[in-house]
Amino acid sequence: MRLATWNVNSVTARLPRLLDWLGSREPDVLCLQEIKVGADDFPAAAVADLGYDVAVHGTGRWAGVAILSRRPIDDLRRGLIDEPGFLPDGAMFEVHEPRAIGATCGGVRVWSVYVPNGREVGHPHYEYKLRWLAALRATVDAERMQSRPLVVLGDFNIAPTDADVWDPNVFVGSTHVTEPERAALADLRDAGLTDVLPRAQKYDAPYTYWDYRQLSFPKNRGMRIDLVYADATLAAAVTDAYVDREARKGDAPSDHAPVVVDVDDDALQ
DNA sequence: ATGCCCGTCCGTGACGGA
Repeated sequence: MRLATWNVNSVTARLPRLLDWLGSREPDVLCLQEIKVGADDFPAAAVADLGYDVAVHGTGRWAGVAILSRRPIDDLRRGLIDEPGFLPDGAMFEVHEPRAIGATCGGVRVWSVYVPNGREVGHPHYEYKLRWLAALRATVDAERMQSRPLVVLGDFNIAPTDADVWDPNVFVGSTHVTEPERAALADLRDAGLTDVLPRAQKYDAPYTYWDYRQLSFPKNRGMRIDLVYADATLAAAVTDAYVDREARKGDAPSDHAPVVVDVDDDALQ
């Protein structure tokens, strides 16, 4: 079974590349983030032509997550358990953003997550990020009681260690590398999940994101923020994991590359 | 070469992204 996660930065803008990628890599399950469309505008027919069923949690302009699966999708859940909302500047009510969707695909419990960015340390969005991560931990705890194997894939917007950013000095005082954010990842590992580390390819560090600006990709000024957190059953069944850097090349790429994880089905039984 | 931000919106700049 091949699992993958990809922040596509608009499924509309990325559709030709997405379809090419599905055709060539043929994942069984693909978690998408930042689809930036509502469910009605998701190109479900186009991916159905390639054999994929789709579950969408999206509201339009911002964020949005989805799961594409060639295996049957069951027990769909949109949003986390006790999910916090965010109060935008000047708004009167909290907004529940579409950032998490869970489904059982061919017997594997899969979550596609897009963790809030945080913007700046101390910003309300940063506090929201930490609350959201606590709700993710609680959701994982609740689901592990009844569903395994279980795996959370997505854009976590956290670099787990200093080795996961191209220059730690550049990120001092920034979001994505702070102790509370990394502690939230440690919490997920305490909950029984393992960070499935992609193997190194061209470079030692398997980055998944490179800014569009300033030749970041050719210079490999990247970050590893797209993660695969697997429970013990699934982690033990992993036969390969890598970042598909090819998908970051050429015309009109996302600023993120997909992470691909191959799993031995027999080891899941 | 992988090449010097991109995507969205009743929108032509502001905002979010990380």
